[in-house]
Amino acid sequence: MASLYAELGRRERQIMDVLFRHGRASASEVLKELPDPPSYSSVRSMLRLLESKGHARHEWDGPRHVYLPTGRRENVQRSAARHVLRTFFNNSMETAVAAMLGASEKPISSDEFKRLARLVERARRSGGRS
Amino acid sequence: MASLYAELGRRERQIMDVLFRHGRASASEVLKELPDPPSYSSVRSMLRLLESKGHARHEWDGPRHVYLPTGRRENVQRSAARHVLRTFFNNSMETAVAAMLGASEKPISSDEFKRLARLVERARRSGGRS
DNA sequence: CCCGTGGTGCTAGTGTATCAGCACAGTGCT
DNA sequence: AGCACTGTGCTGATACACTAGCACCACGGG
Repeated sequence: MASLYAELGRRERQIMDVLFRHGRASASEVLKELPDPPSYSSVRSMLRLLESKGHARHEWDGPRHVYLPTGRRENVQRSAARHVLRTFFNNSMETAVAAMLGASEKPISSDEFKRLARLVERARRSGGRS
Repeated sequence: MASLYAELGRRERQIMDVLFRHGRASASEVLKELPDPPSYSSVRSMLRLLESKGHARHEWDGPRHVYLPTGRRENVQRSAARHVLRTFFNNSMETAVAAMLGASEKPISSDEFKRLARLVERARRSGGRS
């Protein structure tokens, strides 16, 4: 459960990424977003494999399957954050946030900044816990 | 060059993670940190493979090899941040930071908080760029 | 009705990431 | 010198991630 990702292969991980981004996605939707795209059939196989491993589940959307990640979103986010923080930023929130500021695709709205500042402030007061 | 990680296999990625965490590491150091550890020999093979693919390079530390990631640290950090932000946090800095606050291993020092707040403030003033 | 489209389950093949063995080199110690 | 230890370079085997094909089903339109 720890890292979730450590045990996945290349394609498996790419697919899980798409699932997380979308929340829920059908096989063809997943295919559209895959780099170096394989065959439609392969994608379905992978999805079924991921399901059998317990990383995804599927529901019915009308006539077709839509797949969803199994992990609770909040847990996955925390686990991902922790991993990145440890691996690339030496557990330094500061450098991590700096990198994110530089990596964000769109300029950040002033509204977002406000909430961000408030968030940090609130965390500071409560002594290091969110 | 984009994601760097998308094209790596499971073990390859695990090893690269260790390299990034440590900055530089010998084969045996890498081995120590691998989950479900393989043989020493395998690790060396993987390292050489990664080198041939251009993801790592090696130097001599006295009698032995030490491996280093090739990518410029700053670029890798940004790329990782961007990926996580997109995949798990829907490009929302706010939720990302919140998750990091909750995921940090040690409580954050008040000093760190100060620098964090200042960082955000500075970014806000300069209009969304670090 | 009959066909084209787009879905599913299953099964088998393939490539390559992953693994481990073997032979040799350098160093330190007794 | 001879041995133990810890490295390296290479090479072959294996497992499993990954791929693709086939057969069937449901639907809608001409």
